[in-house]
Amino acid sequence: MDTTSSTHVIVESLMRAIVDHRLLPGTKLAEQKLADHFGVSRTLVRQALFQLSQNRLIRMEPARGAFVASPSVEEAKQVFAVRRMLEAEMTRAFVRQVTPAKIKSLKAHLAMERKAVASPDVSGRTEILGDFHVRMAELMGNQVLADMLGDLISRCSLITLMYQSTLAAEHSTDEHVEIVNALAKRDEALAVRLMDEHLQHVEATLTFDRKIPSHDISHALS
Amino acid sequence: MDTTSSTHVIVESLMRAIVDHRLLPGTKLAEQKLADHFGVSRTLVRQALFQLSQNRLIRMEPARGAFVASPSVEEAKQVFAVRRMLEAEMTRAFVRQVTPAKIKSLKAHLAMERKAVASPDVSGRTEILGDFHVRMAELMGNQVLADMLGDLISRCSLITLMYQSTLAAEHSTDEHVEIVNALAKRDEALAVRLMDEHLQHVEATLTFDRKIPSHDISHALS
DNA sequence: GTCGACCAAAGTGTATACAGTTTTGGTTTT
DNA sequence: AAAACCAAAACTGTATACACTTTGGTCGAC
Repeated sequence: MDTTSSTHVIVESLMRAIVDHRLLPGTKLAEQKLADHFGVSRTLVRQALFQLSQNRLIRMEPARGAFVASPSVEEAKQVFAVRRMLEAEMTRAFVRQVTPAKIKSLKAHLAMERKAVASPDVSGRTEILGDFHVRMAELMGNQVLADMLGDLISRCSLITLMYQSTLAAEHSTDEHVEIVNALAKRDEALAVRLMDEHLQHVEATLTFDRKIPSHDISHALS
Repeated sequence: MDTTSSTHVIVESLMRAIVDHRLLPGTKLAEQKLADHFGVSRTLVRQALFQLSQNRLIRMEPARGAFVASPSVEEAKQVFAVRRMLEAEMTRAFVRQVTPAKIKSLKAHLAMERKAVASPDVSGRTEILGDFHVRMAELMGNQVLADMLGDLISRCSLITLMYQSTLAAEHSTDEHVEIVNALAKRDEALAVRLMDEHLQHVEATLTFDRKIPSHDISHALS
């Protein structure tokens, strides 16, 4: 991926703004305003919006424009169900091919998590916590799996930011620690169970009962 | 999804052409030629190509253009590994919530498969065989899962069409029948094992040793 | 005869123009 | 006062224009 391309810059910028909920679900993303903001033509903005719509971070309505997605409770549950399926088997497979180096790499990540959880940067924290799961996929050497989990997790981010009660991040890290311990002991059944419970806990912290106001584009992108 | 939009028509047309291997891996997809063929401007063609590149059916090289993807053996194995993970758990979950109506629906699909396998339409057959797995996901009421499997399977189609030895389709249907029987008996362990073996068989029929010529666009799109 | 420089043809990347649609705000009508 | 209507503004969808890059081939130097 060409990380210097203008389109990619716009995608990243909007994605961060959405996942950090500086742009709230339902906010309209008018092409010309974004074009002005980024100093490019509508062409590039349209490409970026198109890409984001395929990631389900925004939805596009014909002739009406693009809006930050508002995942339904139903969709949130489906996304978590898929994650549980995928990650249960991933954990199983991980135990079978675990090495000391991989455990070390995961423990390094846990150290980062501890730092992130201690800091006040909410969106950075959410990102790091999600990366734990992507890191596992990468350590298995399966980039397809890692990409797919990355997609699911970015959808989860939007969902958790819509619905998550603000506590519970420390809890996640604690559970990650337990999972890594089980992996290190090569206790397949335990690791799988812990992972499944972990994802159920994350899902359970969602409240599913708020409603959210819309927002101004220029201000949100600072 | 707006199935009447011009872009979507182009995406569908190219996707079929690629999955049916009328457009072979490596073929260059020049924007102006496609625009002329479909009678639209390059704008819409570019949108379609972008979308296909996100599905990994084509790859885009900066300033060089779009080419039909040539999935590597490595990538093929990763895609199948993810499918095995996802579908193992999906099968497990399916057994737990199976109903006579769902079994009936799957059996109806098997009837279609028998017809398709008997016919000489290779690409239609491949599509129907893949749909068996998507149908299972849909019957579980999880659209996210169904979409994700659909994506994986379209990538598999490209891979199998690159690498698959031509027999083995009847074998797939037979295995689908066995899987449905296990589901009907609610034999979780058996169903999961059969599904896993089935996917391993499909993967095993890939030969991984051919090379393939390129082709002319206009002719391939007939 | 081969290698490298140069030039034209083709192709991609981005901006702009224009047509058709939706939204908005005020005016009229009930 | 509320609802219906209509015109202007704003916006999206598509086509076109233009600059820059790659490609393929020719010509000249060695």
